[in-house]
Amino acid sequence: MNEPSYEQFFANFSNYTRMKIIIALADGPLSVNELTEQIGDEQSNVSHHLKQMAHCSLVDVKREGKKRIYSLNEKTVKPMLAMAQEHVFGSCTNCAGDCRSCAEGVR
Amino acid sequence: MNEPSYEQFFANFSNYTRMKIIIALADGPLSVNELTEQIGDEQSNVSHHLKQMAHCSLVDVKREGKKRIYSLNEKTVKPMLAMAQEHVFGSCTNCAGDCRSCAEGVR
DNA sequence: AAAACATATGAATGAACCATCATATGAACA
DNA sequence: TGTTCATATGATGGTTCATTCATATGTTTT
Repeated sequence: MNEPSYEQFFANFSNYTRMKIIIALADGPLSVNELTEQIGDEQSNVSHHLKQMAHCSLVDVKREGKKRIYSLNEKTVKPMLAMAQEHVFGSCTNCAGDCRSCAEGVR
Repeated sequence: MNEPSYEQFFANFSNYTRMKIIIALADGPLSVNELTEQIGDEQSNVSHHLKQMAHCSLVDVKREGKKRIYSLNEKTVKPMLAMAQEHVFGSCTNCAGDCRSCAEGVR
C-alpha cells in the first residue's frame, strides 16, 4: 500500500474561502446559496471548493429539490479545528492569542 | 481579540517538502544537513521551510556548535498527523486506503 | 415544453507559492 | 585571522492555485 498524500488532505484547510465554508457549516448543513451568502463569496467559487472538499470526504452532499445541502464531516473536521485552535492559542509563541502574525508571509 | 487565521497554520502541513520534514523529525531531532540528506531536498529550500514552520511553532531549534538541531512540536504535530491518517484510511471514501486519488487535482 | 431557479463546470487571468541560485552570516578550528 | 563548515537569506523564474466569467446541466413550476 502506498503512502497517502497527507499534504493534499491538509490543503483543504489551508485556504481562507474553504475555512469560511468549514466554519459556516460547523453550525449545521447549508445549501450552496446559503453558504454563498453567509461567506460573501461567489457561487461558482464556492462550488469549486465544495467539489474539492467533497472529494476528500470533508463534506457530504444531499439533494433536496433543486438545492444541494452540504454538511460537514464532523468526525474529522471539528476535532481538526479544535486542535488548530489549541495550538494557535496555546502553543504558538508567536501568535500569543492573536495569530495575525501567522497570516503574514515570513520570508 | 481577532480570529486567528487557521488556514495559515494548516498551510504548514500542505506541502510535500514540509510533510517530509515532519515525518523525518517524527523519529527525533535532526540538523538541517541531516534533514536535507534524509528527504533529498536542497539545503536552502529546507531552511526556508523550517523558518516558516518555526515561526508557527511547529518545530523548535537549538544551537549545537555550528549546527542547528530542529525538533518537532510533538504536542501539536503528532496528533495532527494521526487524525489525518485516520481520516484518509478510515473516513475518506474516495481514498479507500490509498489516497493517491486525493493527490490528483479534481477539477 | 418553456421559464425560472440552483448548482456545476471549463477556460482564462492574476496572484501566491515553491524551488533554485547566489550569496551572506556565523561558528569552529588551523 | 583566514579557512572551512553549517545554516540562513534575498531575489528570481516557473508552476500551481484561486477567483472570475461565461455557460451548461439539472430540477421544479407553470
